Amino acid sequence: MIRDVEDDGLSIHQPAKRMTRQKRAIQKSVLNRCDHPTAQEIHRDLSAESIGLATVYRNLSNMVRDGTLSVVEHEGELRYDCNLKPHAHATCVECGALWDIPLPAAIEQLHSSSQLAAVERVDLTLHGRCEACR
Amino acid sequence: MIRDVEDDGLSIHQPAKRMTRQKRAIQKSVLNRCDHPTAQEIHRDLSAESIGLATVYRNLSNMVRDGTLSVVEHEGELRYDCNLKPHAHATCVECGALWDIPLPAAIEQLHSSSQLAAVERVDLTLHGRCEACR
DNA sequence: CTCTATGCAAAGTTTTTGCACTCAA
DNA sequence: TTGAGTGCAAAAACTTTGCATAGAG
Repeated sequence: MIRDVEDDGLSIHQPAKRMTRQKRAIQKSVLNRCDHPTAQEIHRDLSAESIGLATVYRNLSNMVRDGTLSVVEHEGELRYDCNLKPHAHATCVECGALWDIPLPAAIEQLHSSSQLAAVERVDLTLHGRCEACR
Repeated sequence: MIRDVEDDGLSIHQPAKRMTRQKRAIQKSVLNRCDHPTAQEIHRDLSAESIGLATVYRNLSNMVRDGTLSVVEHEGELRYDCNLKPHAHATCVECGALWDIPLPAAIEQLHSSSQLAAVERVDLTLHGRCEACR
């Protein structure tokens, strides 16, 4: 069955959404973490709930598609980030830690030299050694 | 057999390097392209030379380790880039094209708020739609 | 002649997908 | 009741690795 999305007037149609035990647990887990977990880490975190790994992957992908969650590509893995505001990342090359840092307005200057018609997203990661590892 | 690296006085030891037909072909191929090929694309490019895929992966990794080549992680793939100077990237979300753009000095401002003891590398990619795809 | 580099195939990782079944609405 | 969501296992996609052998120095 296809129906209108309830909270907008546009003619965008999509399948109705159902809330499940699994979806609730995954959302709660990922939205409560301030680190940048992978799908596998979320799955491990929920090991007591017996949820299939594919279900975790599917739900996280859906959240990204719906704009509820953002993703970062880091060392060949997809890491999820509940910070939806524009921001940059910093990572320690020694211990692998990854955290959010502010994204300066100076980035706007780049847009003109990018040869892109419009910039939709900025991915910025600083690599170095953190204080603890130095 | 272990010997000193010839052009430095430090006590860094490493295996002697040998030049091979395969290595020569791979280096020539990757250093002559201004796009950002994957290992598989380089391998395809050299299909006439009958070089094993693992050899291509190994040689490209070695070049990165030796500082002869740089890598970018893009959409879950490793893409090689013969531009060794600091620079940023722009990519089209429609056609997937990826190209180099200048990295402004303004990025330096970020270092202070990064919580890193020292910034070794900056990864910056702008995502948008290119002129051709708009 | 020695030992690095290669070829091939197998294995490893992360993520996606097909299909029958479950259960939310 | 019904089809969106799930579980499981297989597949896919990219990269690495083990081991016997070729060939550069």
